[in-house]
This record gives sequence, C-alpha cells and structure tokens, in this order.
Amino acid sequence: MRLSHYFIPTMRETPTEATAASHRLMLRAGMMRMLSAGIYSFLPIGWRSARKAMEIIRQEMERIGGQEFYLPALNPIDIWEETGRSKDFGGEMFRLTDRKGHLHCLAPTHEEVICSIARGQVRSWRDLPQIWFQIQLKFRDEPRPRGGVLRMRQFIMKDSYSLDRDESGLDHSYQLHRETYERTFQRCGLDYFIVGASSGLMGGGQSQEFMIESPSGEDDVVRCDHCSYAANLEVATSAMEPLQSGEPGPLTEVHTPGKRTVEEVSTFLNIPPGQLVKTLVYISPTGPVLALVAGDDELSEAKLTAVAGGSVRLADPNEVLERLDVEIGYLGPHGDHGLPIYADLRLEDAVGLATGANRSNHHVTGLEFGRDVVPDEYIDLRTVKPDEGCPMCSSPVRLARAIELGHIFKLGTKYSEAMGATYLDESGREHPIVMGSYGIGVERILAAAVESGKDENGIRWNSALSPFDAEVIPLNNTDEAVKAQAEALYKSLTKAGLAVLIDDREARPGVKMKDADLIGIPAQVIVSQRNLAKGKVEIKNRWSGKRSFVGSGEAKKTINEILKACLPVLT
RNA sequence: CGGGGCGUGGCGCAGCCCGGUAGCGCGCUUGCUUCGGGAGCAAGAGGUCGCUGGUUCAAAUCCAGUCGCCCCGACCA
Repeated sequence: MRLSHYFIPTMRETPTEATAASHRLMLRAGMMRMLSAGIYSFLPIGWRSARKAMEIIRQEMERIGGQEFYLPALNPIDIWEETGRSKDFGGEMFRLTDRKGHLHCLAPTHEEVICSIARGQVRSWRDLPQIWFQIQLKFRDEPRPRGGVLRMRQFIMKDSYSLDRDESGLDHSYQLHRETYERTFQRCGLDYFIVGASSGLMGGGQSQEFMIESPSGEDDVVRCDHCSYAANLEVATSAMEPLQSGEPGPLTEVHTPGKRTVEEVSTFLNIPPGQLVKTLVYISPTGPVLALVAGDDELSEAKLTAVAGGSVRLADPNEVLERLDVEIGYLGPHGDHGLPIYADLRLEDAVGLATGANRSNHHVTGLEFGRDVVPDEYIDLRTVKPDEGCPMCSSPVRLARAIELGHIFKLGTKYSEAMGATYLDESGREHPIVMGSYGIGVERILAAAVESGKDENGIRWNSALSPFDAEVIPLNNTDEAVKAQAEALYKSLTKAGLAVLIDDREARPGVKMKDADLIGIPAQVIVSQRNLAKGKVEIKNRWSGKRSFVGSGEAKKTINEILKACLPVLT
C-alpha cells in the first residue's frame, strides 16, 4: 500500500479524553476513531490488525473442530424471556421495537440463539458433541464505557458454545477450549495468565478468565509470584490467619453515642477492628440475608452470591430500618432477626467480639459465636488483601490490575433446560444438552498487544498482529535515485509475498520516521542518499531499534529475520 | 446512579470572573527555499463558540434548561 493514498490519519497530539495508553496510541496511530461513547470505527490499519487477530482465533477454533457460524445480532426478545435473561441483563441490553410493535434486542451474547438452533436440529446422541463458534458484534449498554476499546457498548467477540451429552463431555470440551485459548493468546504474543473466576450473569459452574496485567485493566487479580496461583479478587482466597479473639465474657451492652463505623466504634471502645463483627444485610433472590465478616475484612459480593443462590445487593438503610427496626451502624447478628445468617470462616468459634446492639447508639461486647450467634453456614466471604499468604504456597500474594481477554464457562443445562434443547440417548431417554460457553474480546487483544509492546515513540507490533510486515521509507523521494530504489524494493518485497507499506508522501524525513515508529511496523526499510552512496539499504528493527545495512539483494532476508524474531512462539 | 471536569476551525488550547472586532500553536492549501528524527519564509482557506430559551442596545462571556464527552466512585453498618 502507498501511504500517499492510504488512509492513516496519525496525530501528533493526543485528544484529551484518551487516558489509557492503548487508547492514546490507537488514536494517534490512526487505527480507530470514536463515534460515540463506547462506539468506535476501525480505520484501515486498525482493521488489518483486528483481522489478523480474528484469523488466529479462527484457525485455533477450527483446530479443535469448531464450526464457524454467523448469528443474528438482532434478536426477538422472546428467546430472552424464555431463559429469564431479559430481566437479568436489564438496562444493559439494547432494546428496540419493530414496526409491528414486537420487542427485539441487540444480542449481548448468544446462548439463546444457539439453543434455539440446537433444540430444533439436535435430536440424537449421535449429533453430539458440537463446538459452534462465531466472530460477531455484541451489544451491551455499559453503564460506563471506558479505556477506548477496553469496555465498549459495541464490540467484537469470538464466542463459542460446546454441546455435549454429559458432564464428562463438557469437561473435555472445556479443556479443549482452555488449551486452544492458551495457543491463541501465545500466538498473539500476550503474556496472559489464567485465573479462577465467578461466572456472573452467565450462570453455571466452573469458569476461568484469561487475563493480562495492565494498569488500564478493570479487574483486580490476586497473584502469587512464587507459585502460579492467580485468582480474580472476587473469588480469591488466602492462607488467612484465624481471628484473634478477645477475652471471653458475658454479652454486655455499652453506650456508643453516634459511633457507627467500625473505625469509630473501634477507637471509642479501644477494641481492635479485627475484634468487631460487621453485620451486613443483603437482598438475595430469596429475600434478605445477614452476612458477617470481621471488622477489618471486606465482604466479597461474588462469594456471597455463590451461596445465596443469585445476585445480591446491599440493602439500603431504610430497608434495614423497616425490616429489622434497627439503624445501620448498630446492627448485630445476635437476637432473632429471622433471617438466614452467613458468617465468614474467620468468625467460627470466635469469642469476645464487639458488634451492634440492635439498638441505636449502643453496641455490645463479649459476643461469642456458637453461644450468641449460630450462623446457618460458615463460608469464605472475605476479600483477600495484599501480602496475605498464598493459599497454595503461603508466600505473600500481590494485587494487580488486569485486562480480561477471554473467559471460559461450564454452563451445564441452565439454558438447554429453559429452552428445551434436548437429545435422546441410546435407550431413547431424553436429556438436556450439556453446554459450555467461551468468549474472547477481539479488540482487547489489540489493546493488550499495544500496551505491552509500546515504547516512548509509539506502538511496537509483533509479527503476528502487525498490520504490515515492512514499511519502505524513501527519506527523500524528490531524489530520483532514492525514489527508484524505494519503488524497486517495494515491488520486489511485495512480489515476495510480504505485506509492504511504502511512505511515498512528500514529507520530510523526520515526519516519516516519527510516523513509522508510531505505527509500529516491525521492519523499516530506510532508503536515502546517504545509504545509496554506500550501496546499502538500511533496515531498522522497530523492537530492538537495531539498524542493519545490507545490499538490496539481502533486504528480504534481513526483513524475514526481523519478522521471525518478532513472531511470538508457542511454549 | 452519585461526585468532579470539559464542550471555542481537523487536533491541542487561550478568551469567559469584568458582556462590545473570535485568538494562538499544530495541521491544511499555494509558492519559494530546505531535506536523517514532527523545517523556514510568504500568502491563504477554515469557526452556527454543543444545543434551546432568557436577560441586555449588545452574549463565546451572565442566567436557566438540555444534550454530548472524559475521569473518579457505586453504598462494607
């Protein structure tokens, strides 16, 4: 392609709204432009990279027998009503009405469409297993799009679905995806890691996320650098020390005027925060529940969700007052509230604790688990903090920000049961199809690659995702000899099968070199009077900055060496 | 949803308090010179000051509303 006629609107200055590094560079390098919050247009070089990422994904999916579909983004709302997810997604789903007044939505994911196909066409155990995938637009009305391409309202996702006859089939399909995702991200050159995760709105069982560390990320992860333990903060555990109990004693009410928070009560009563109990009221699908954690711990809503049987939200102060007749800040778990009680593991057998007295301006001391409070269940409810012991090896863990690149789920039969997607086994008995669901964010691959390869001059693409293999740069194309050699190189390299860009613009050398570094193509072929006089062609490796001076006949070989050096390898 | 910030040529910004000719840098066009890390000189083009309404002789500027965008937060009793 000729830069004189190819549309790459680079920017010297960065639009103010871009704060994430990948966002800034993708705008400056002319890869994309924003149309509206969370909605971006891909420009030619951005789209070339996106296509390369999608092609890697496609090859890896086909390698495990995945079959590519192209499913509708516009869905009748009916299938979403069948599974109850119209309600679950709520405002996050774009909805519209057709001219006949029928409700539709723009699909945020495609389990329902897959099931609607499967229930009509998959009849027999002989039809299973299947792996169906697509690379398609997804629509989610995110409350807060951000980070450029990192959280969008319209984005490209590779989503695949496995259909199996039983759990062991699902295990196998899940494992295939796990392996193929590893290959995919390795081929994209991303330093990913895998974490155990909560399955959120998708429902179902086991789930893992493929993450990459980045300050622009939105997920908090716990990582151990000593062993390989890694987990989303929502579900991470640690080798936590048991609660340090206070002195055992009788339950005693104390006057604590105006002291509501753990900090205030702790200071006022001169009791360490760890010997207080936080009593939280959550609204679960089955009604309000009490959740208890130590005063110096924070509750993980994801963990509570797992035991409460559905998404939970903190009750607001008025709800608590109406329901329990206690002001928040003075709530305690003792006394008969008539609600299910879930207590964090650290509280088991703890004695001599302080908590609210269930009466305004009063707390109690001497609270004893087992005597004053008998929780329905002791479970892990707390959020891990930095430097706590790794649950695998006890070394201190650290917290990091990460971008979620992909997510794999074992769905089970949630959707197939709701939508009647069943098959008949050998003995003629009907069973729901056992499903898995697996996603990869295509734009996030690009953003992650840009972030991890960037330097102070711009993007450094690896060969796998680079929009072009080489850029020929005639530094002074008013010089006929320079121009002639550049053109000759452009033609011969292109003929040799490389994707070549030539900067044939009438621009000054500095401009061309700055733009080339910004765009980040791995090999730069610099043609100039200076090099010509020496009978050499200059080839710059964008990653290392190293320049080689070779005869024009060796240019292709040198470029191929650079491309090879910049090509991620499977480990 | 809550808080904060910002909307002025393609991009980055000033002007707004204190109402009166819309300005700067980059980019763009033309010419000449220049040509290895975002050139110099000269001459140009380009703006309903987000939108609506109000106050006023007069509004980018003051007031009200509205839309859009960015950042932080989203209840831890």
